[in-house]
Amino acid sequence: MEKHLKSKVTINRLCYKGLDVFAQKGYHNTNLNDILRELCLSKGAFYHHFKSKEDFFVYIVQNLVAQKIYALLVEPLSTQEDPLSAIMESLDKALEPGKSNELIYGFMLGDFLTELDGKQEEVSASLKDILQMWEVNMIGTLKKGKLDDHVARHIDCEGVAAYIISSYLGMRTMMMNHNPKHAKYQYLQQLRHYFNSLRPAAA
Amino acid sequence: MEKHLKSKVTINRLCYKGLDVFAQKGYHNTNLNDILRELCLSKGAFYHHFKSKEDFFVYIVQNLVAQKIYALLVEPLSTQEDPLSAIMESLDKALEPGKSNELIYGFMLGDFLTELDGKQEEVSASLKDILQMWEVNMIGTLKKGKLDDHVARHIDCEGVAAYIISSYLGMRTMMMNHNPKHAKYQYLQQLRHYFNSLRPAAA
DNA sequence: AGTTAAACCGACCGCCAGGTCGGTCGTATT
DNA sequence: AATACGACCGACCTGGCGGTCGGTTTAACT
Repeated sequence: MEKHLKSKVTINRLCYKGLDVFAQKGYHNTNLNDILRELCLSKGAFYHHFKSKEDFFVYIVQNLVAQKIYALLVEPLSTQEDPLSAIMESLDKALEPGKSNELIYGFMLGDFLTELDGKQEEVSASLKDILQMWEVNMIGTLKKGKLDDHVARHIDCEGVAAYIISSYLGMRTMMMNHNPKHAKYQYLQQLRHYFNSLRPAAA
Repeated sequence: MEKHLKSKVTINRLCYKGLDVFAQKGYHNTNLNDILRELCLSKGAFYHHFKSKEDFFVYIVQNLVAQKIYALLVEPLSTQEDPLSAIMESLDKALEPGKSNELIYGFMLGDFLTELDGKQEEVSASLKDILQMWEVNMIGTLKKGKLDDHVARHIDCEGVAAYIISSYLGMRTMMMNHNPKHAKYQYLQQLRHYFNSLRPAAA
């Protein structure tokens, strides 16, 4: 195999496994040795590609997580006329319990923020960036929805976006205590109620 | 000072400081030495009262956190006729940014669940217990509200409770990125919209 | 074939934080 | 006064994990 290709393969293997383990065990509970053993790689291999554990984590967040969030939760916002439907649909898809990995991207955002706050500035900054990207886009979509009369004029788009994101982040935490499929159904159902209160009164 | 009294004082000092630091830095980022230095206590003092760091944390959760959650978020549920008003008021008070500590109890519940999942079974179990206590009580209150026509008949009380708690947990995470006072206002505002959609249609 | 530099190996280092333990001090009991 | 015991001290131990580094393999180029 070509060298630079092999390199990319190794980096990819490290990142996907890393994402998996980080999401399961949290940042501090994760140790590199476990990851490396599972991949049959050595310390040397790791430190050849990444300069530290923190660097590794940031790389994963800025690439895998950011991309996934964008693809699942940001980009779909502008595919429909009605922003509320678009949001609903994107959340529905994002919560699809298909591949185990996908379930994870929500967690990373919320839960690591506390674990990493204070120390590891750079790391939590990269997580906050993603959240903010999502939020800003959602606000924009909602504002546009106002103009098209899909959203009531009097509502506070910033507040709505923050609220939706909050409920999404918190919901993923709650899902650990309940049946995921049922929790998803419940969540979307309530979100639907909430959304109804944001629509313009039927003319 | 009497001996057993002095003992209690020391334990109390440890716990309150511990709660403070754990909430700020997370479980793994917190080291006992820092806590002990700030309190001018020794390793020996600590291990005389607690058998391990984990034991210490569980003790804090089961005492301080559980009590606070109960006093702030569970007990107030049954003080009013209308459950939705009661919930709203309890959340309002719980989010009061008065003492810095109070802001914290929300975090502990949600964010540590991920950090501690997998390992530290006992710890996360104690956190889950508290969440469940809250949830069960809220469901009960909502069901009672149905009978008194404060809540629409068709709504799913379990779903509503899970949704409210989710949004609360997620909201505390979001508060780290925004102005807390403003975030609180936004949050309660949106919750009010949501609650309106749960009330019986005006007869 | 010879050379170069990448990808990779794995033994080793050093720090740090949880936990131990023998000892001291102060208070209660006789 | 003597004894006992609980509260506390702090030097020390220890294991785990992030990180290092000299060496080895292997692909690419001449």
